[in-house]
Amino acid sequence: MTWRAPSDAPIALDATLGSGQVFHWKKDVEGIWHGLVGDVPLRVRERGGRLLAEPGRGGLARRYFSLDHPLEEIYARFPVDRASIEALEMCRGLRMIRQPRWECLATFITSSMKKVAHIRAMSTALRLKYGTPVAGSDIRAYPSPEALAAASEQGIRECGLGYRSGNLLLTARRIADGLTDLDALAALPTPDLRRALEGLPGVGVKVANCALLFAYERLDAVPIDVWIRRVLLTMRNGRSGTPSQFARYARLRLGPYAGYVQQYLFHRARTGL
DNA sequence: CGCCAGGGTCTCG
DNA sequence: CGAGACCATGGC
Repeated sequence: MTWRAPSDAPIALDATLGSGQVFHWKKDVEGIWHGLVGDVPLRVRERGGRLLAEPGRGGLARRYFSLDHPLEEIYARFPVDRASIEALEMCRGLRMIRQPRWECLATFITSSMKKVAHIRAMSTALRLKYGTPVAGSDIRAYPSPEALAAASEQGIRECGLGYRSGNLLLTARRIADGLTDLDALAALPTPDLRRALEGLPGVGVKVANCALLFAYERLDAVPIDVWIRRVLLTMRNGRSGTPSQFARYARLRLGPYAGYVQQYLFHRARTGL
């Protein structure tokens, strides 16, 4: 099997798949990453700072890993404070992943007050219990809104979701019933899209920003979790404030690709130093 | 045992 | 709008 590079664009694959954007990819002993894009199995690896994909999957991989994003232009707009510079040096090549919209929104509804390892465990349990098998992969597809809408809250709770179970169920029902169309929302300008997302159960400011950044290509959206809040607190020399003040500070300070900067800062903060 | 985790919602000023 | 209480779970 000859693997091909779908693009000459550089990528840091381990950082990209290990930075808390997606929670279902696994790296084997040979360094090959196994995952799914929706219900399509994909295997990729990195060589010489470039992405290699299986034959016939180049286009899918190029889009999923956003190899079209202009990293050099993004880096030219990076802030020049100490934390951002160190994050860029540590994470150079990290790319935002273009995620399926429901899968992204649902996993971040389950993410509140949970560690990354727990989010992965809940995602795995939900896929096992409610997802459909995928030929050629040992990972099941993320359960559809319809599959979860047909489940019981207790059944979902048994996947370890705790109080998040009700919110996931309610939002799944709203989408399965056709009251909200996540794909149609993509046509909206960001402020309207944000409002629509925040109207869904379990979706507040932070989760909406995750969906905006990871599933709607709004690269200026900045999810502010406890890690990023600490980073911003240091940038502000310890000066605290309200959530809206931190959001405003991040928007002004992190620039036009604030979402990208945020992801680099998050990965640096979480993986040490 | 206490503490923390990619928070949201509701209530009360 | 802002602050506080409450909401489950699991690892350390």
